[in-house]
Amino acid sequence: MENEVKNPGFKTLQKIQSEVKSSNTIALSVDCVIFGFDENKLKVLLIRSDLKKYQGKWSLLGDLMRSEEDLDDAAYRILKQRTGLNDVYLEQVHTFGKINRHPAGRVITVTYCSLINIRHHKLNILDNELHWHDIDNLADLAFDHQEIFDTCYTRLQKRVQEHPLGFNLLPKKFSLRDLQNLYEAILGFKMDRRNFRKKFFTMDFLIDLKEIEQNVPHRPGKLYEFNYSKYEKRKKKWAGIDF
Amino acid sequence: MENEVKNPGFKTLQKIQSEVKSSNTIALSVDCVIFGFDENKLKVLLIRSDLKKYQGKWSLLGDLMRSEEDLDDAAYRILKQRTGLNDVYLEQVHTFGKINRHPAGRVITVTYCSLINIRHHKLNILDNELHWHDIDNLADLAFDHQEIFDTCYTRLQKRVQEHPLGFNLLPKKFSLRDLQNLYEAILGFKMDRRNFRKKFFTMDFLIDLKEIEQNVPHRPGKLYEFNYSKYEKRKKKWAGIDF
DNA sequence: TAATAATGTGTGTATTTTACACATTAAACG
DNA sequence: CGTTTAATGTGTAAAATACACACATTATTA
Repeated sequence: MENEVKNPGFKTLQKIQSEVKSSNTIALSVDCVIFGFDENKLKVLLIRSDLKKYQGKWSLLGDLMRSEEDLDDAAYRILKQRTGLNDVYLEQVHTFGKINRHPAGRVITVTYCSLINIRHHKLNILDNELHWHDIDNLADLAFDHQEIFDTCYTRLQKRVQEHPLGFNLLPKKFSLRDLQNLYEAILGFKMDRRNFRKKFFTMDFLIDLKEIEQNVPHRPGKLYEFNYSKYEKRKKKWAGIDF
Repeated sequence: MENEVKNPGFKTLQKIQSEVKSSNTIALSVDCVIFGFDENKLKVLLIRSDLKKYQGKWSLLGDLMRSEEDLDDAAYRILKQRTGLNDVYLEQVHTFGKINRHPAGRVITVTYCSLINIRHHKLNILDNELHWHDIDNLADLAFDHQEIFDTCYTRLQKRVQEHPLGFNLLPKKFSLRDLQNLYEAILGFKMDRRNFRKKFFTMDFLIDLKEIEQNVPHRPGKLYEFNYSKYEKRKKKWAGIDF
């Protein structure tokens, strides 16, 4: 199989089938939904399905787990194998386990998601198998990957409203317009510019750099930096996941 | 094994070990964290561990999954087998997969949780193996079950603040004091009585029954009923899980 | 130098949250 | 039978937050 040669770490359909059907057990996989932000658009990283039956379809980044690794470690390994990404925080979202969800046999998949700045991370792209898709323009995905995507996207939108994430997603220096574009892309609706600014100023996580944008075709905006130390202190008050 | 005889559906330690270690695969289990409310206290349903090594310790309700059932179905089956409960809504919470989390071998567990009124459900108690424990008084649990419990408890507290659940937990007719006791037991802190009432009245899910409590050693409170139809209509606005 | 298209700032209103005080009712008790 | 007790039931004001909206400012560009 061509994939086998190029990506020796990956399991092919045959491998999955033999592994799954030989015993009466259940195979476990991990799928990663990597959201990316670039040019004011929210995207998701997909890979061309290596299963013949799903030729031409796109899939999430996934592979079978190994029995000698922690579940979370498996997620990071698989992401790294598939994309070269290794400095990305992954959050577990949900486990999908319908009987016939995978054509190769009984495979239950634990899904993780993340959100990164596309330009900050170098992908290890093999033969254009990897591609950033606009999230509002997803062609049909393989298996139940649309459902998985939807679940992760909903989770992402919720997280964004609870935590002021989204700072690693912008360049170090950013304008408030940049920040608002980010939030609007993720949440999918427009917000009032004035109230948006007020909200973030009162949160007090922004450092005014006393600089302005360069080379914009209009009045340049002020540039800000994220105040990580203040955020870290405040964070403890928000119980739970820190994305 | 005595458990084998009494509960033929359950897997014993030996079974798990043989199943897990024979192949190089990973076994999958489901654990259920069933919260119960009774006498104004929040409790959790535990079972005596059937593993010798963990003798005397208490465990969550769990068992191995079967390969011919949906993941969600497995959760309901296992809950039913262990407790007799079959009309309980289960919500998936998290999947735990550290390598050494289970003494019998490589077992990854998908956890579900629920919240029920203890008096509304009849448990199928075998030899006192099942027991409702006060949540603030948990002795040491087997394996990583304390961590699992903590995760589910945090999730429950979050859900309670987002959705007006907790109505199936009270008798059909209840006083506002009953309702507040429920919320305080789950959230773990006291609330202002007047503001609590205001909050629920403006939510508009309560039907004033024009009745009062009987046999209370003080001024009786009014009794209310939950307005399910209004709740159902409103519910659509709250995306997601309905517990 | 005027038109354009952004940014930057402020104000008022409505809504929600929080804090807090007093009258009312039934039971318990002398 | 009246008084005490310990709850319930109700209202009001301040504070914080969300929402709607208007105008001056600054580079660009035409």
